[in-house]
Amino acid sequence: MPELPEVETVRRGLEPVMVGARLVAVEQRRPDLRFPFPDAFSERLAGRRIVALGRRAKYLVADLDDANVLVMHLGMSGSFRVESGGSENSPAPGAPQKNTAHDHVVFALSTGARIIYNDPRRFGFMDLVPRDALAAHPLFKSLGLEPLGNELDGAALARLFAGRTTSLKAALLDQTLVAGLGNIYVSEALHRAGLSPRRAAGSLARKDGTPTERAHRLAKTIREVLEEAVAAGGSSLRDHRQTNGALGYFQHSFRVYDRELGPCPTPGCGGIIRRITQSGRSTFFCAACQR
DNA sequence: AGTTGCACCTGGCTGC
DNA sequence: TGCAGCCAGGTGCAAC
Repeated sequence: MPELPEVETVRRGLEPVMVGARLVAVEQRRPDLRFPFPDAFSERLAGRRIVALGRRAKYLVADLDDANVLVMHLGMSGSFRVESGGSENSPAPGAPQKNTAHDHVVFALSTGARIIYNDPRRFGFMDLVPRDALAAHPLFKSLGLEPLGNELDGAALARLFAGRTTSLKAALLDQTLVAGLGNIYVSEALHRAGLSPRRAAGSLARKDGTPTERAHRLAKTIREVLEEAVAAGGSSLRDHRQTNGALGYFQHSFRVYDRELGPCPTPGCGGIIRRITQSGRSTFFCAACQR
């Protein structure tokens, strides 16, 4: 399900529920997701207060009051839902009926709320690490630029992509370069920038490593599409929802993703959206206006 | 070192 | 209705 905008939407949904609350009990219903849970996972969490809930790339990072952090990744199909313990126990309009078949972790909070992690495909995972060891964590140490941070601009893209023969599509999916884009938003950002997903990533840098006009354009559209998607509450395809059950609505703003054979939305273009496969994943683009 | 393809897992949809 | 085949928002890892 989740690329950066969906993870950020989840973070914003969980933050007011989790931060300041204490974990009364954590029920871990299976030994592993994509990876085994850390030893004594539930026991180490029980009694801890959640001090902050942050995000790095597609990871959620919950700061605990014992100087550890709970790291959570949603994989392809992970989601959280909140069951309020308060008197007004009403889910958002349109909230889905509960599918509890793949509820793997249940966090019971001191406020009475429960947060349930559901993940049919189990590509997600959780880990518990000392906060000061997070940057050196195997899954964090090689993460690339945070695309909504200040570091991402044309110069940074050119520096990262210089000399690379791989496609722009593959380079943008590489989390060690820019961390947070996934299959949807790469297609969307490239279309907005008018760049072919098949173009060599290295072509965004001049010989001396300085950024081309295209590099500046791409940096701008990456930021734009992610910001717009976050503002829309992410995209709801298949089962992804916000933590209160509400649907995100950015999928209605997709210009190319999942729009094979549809008209190119670029004014005056007249092209047709095509679907191709790159590194085993679908890419959607318009060959007429994306060069 | 950079690049590519496979593997992990379940469920939903399509077409026979 | 049943079932095989394909596809899905991610990413670690082996192999070239």
